[in-house]
Order: sequence, then C-alpha cells, then structure tokens
Amino acid sequence: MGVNLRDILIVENTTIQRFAGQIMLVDSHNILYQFLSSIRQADGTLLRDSRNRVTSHLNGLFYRTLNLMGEGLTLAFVFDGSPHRLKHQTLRARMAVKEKAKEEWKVALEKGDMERARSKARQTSRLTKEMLDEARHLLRLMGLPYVQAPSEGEAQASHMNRKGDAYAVVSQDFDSILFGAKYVARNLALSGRRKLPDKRVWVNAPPEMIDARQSLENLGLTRGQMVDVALLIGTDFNPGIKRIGPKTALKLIRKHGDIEAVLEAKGLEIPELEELRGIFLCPQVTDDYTLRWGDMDGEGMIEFLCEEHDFSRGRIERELDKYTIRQSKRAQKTLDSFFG
DNA sequence: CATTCCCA
DNA sequence: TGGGAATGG
Repeated sequence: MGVNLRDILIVENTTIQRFAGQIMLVDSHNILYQFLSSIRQADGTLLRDSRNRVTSHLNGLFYRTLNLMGEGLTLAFVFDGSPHRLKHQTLRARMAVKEKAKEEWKVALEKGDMERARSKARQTSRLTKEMLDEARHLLRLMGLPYVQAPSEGEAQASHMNRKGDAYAVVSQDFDSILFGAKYVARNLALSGRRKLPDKRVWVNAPPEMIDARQSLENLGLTRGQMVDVALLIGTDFNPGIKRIGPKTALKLIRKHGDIEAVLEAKGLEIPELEELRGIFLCPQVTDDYTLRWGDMDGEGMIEFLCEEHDFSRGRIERELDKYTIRQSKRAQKTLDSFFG
C-alpha cells in the first residue's frame, strides 16, 4: 500500500505528547482499515454485534480517538472520495488478493492453523459503505469534524496541512509526503505494539514523524523530483519499473534531474506520465470545508455504541469518565502554567 | 487495537 | 506487581 519511501526518508521516533495541542488530520480510510485488519479474534473473525454487523472499526475508532484526545491532540478526519481512474488496476489487484486470502483463511481454519488463519483473515479486510457511515456517525457524536475528500483522502489532508489548517497528517502511508504534507505522523497508538509480519513476535512501534522539508532537503530533491522517484518505484497509480526500488530511483533522479531524462537514458517509457504527476502535484482537492469541533455527546454515544451495537455500557461509561478526568487534569496543568 | 483477566 | 493470554461485540 502506498509507496515504499521509508528507506530514503528521515523517519524520527517521537511521542504522542509531542503533538499535544496540535490539529492532527487523520486519514480515516487508513486508520479504519488498520482496525479492521487487526481487531479480530484468534481465528480471524471480526467483532460483530447481535445483528451480525461488524463492530471492529467502531471499537478501534472509539478507543484510539478517545485516547489521543485524552493526550490533548485535536483530531479531525478526512474521508476518501472516488478513486482516480489510474487506481483501478491497483484496487482490482487488491480485491484479487483478498479473494485468495479468503480461501486460504478457510483452509487454515480447517487445518486448525490459527496463526495462519488470523493472518489470512486480516488480508480479507474490506471497508464497506456502512462501516464508513458508522464511523462518521461516531465521530459526530464525539464532536470531531470530518472532511469529505473529492478523491484521495491523503491528497485532501495534505492540502489542508499545507494551507496551515492542520499541523500534521496522520497516516501509515508515506504518500502524503508526495501530496505535499508538511508533517506525517505514524504509529499514533497508545500501546505502540505492532506485530512483525509473518512472525509471532510483537515489537514496540513508537510513534514516528516525517518532516517533509527536512527529508527533501536531506535528499537534495524538490517535491516534484520526489514524485518522480516514486513513479519510478511504483505507486497506487502506476506499476513502476522492474528492478527499480527506492535507492536506484533516487540515484537515477539525482543523476538525470527528472523522470523524462531517466526514461530517455534507459530507453524506457511510462504511459500517462503527466497525468500521473498531476495526481500528486495538482491533486483533486476541495476548499469547501469547515473544521468545527463540538461537545462530546456521551448519551448519544451510549445509545449508539451500547444500545445499537452491543458495547458494554459500563465499559463505555468508564472510558468516558477516564477521558473527562484526563481532560480536567490537562486543564489544571494549563492553568498552573499560567500562574507560574 | 486496547483493555481486562489471571497467575506467578 | 506485571506481563502474557484472553476478551471485546
């Protein structure tokens, strides 16, 4: 997913508290997808309510969001619009992977291999329109604003970040750097525990931040050149060029200046090059939004989560209390700092 | 993923 | 007390 730019960007470890008091724009699709793939039972099945509706995404969104708010982060969310024409190939490929994983999940279950079952189940994750509607509903109850992107959510979030409407974009993907975000925050989870792929080892994944300007200056590239590097490697919108990874792509763009020169020198071609560049450099975004934070509707949340989706009332009330207490402690701290 | 449970 | 296992819906 996204472009593999990790190896060439400067990714620095940080803390949640680092972002206290800042407006953070969350890539909703990215975060919800993570919840959907990770909040599962041992055999890989999703959490569901008594009417068989999936609740894993709400579970994750509720706890994660409340926790981050409790740490003083000001959250706003961006939802994807319709995908770009050139993304369809990737989306189809992903769908095929999911179908295959579904079968492998079933096989693993029959063999009693729970480890593999869970891992395959994760790969079948698919965000439905209903899940997205429910997520937006929960956000409304939490008093958090969300923006509907015309197309790519990451493009919209990066645009807003660039304009100064938010401090950073929250996403696991590195694409936001290409879309022009100033800062990208990753692993914004409280526990920071992440499973190593294909291993049964859990490692601590600390929050990370990428400073776009710092990374670009360090590489001696403009954002346009960075986009060219990405297009050589391959993005969600193009397959890239065989045997060219981050390191080689970087070397080539440095040597030749831009992708045209690279392709010329290598006798290669990338179809719809200008269109591809435009996706990142002149992205389809909107300025027709307002970020407006409201009060949390505790009663509404209990109604929605507990009565509607079977969450335990006591559990939700306890979390809301904890949040309130943390908030008042933060407020007290702020007051204290004013009076020395 | 985040919390709770449970036992050393 | 605390960290792995179980649970959540």
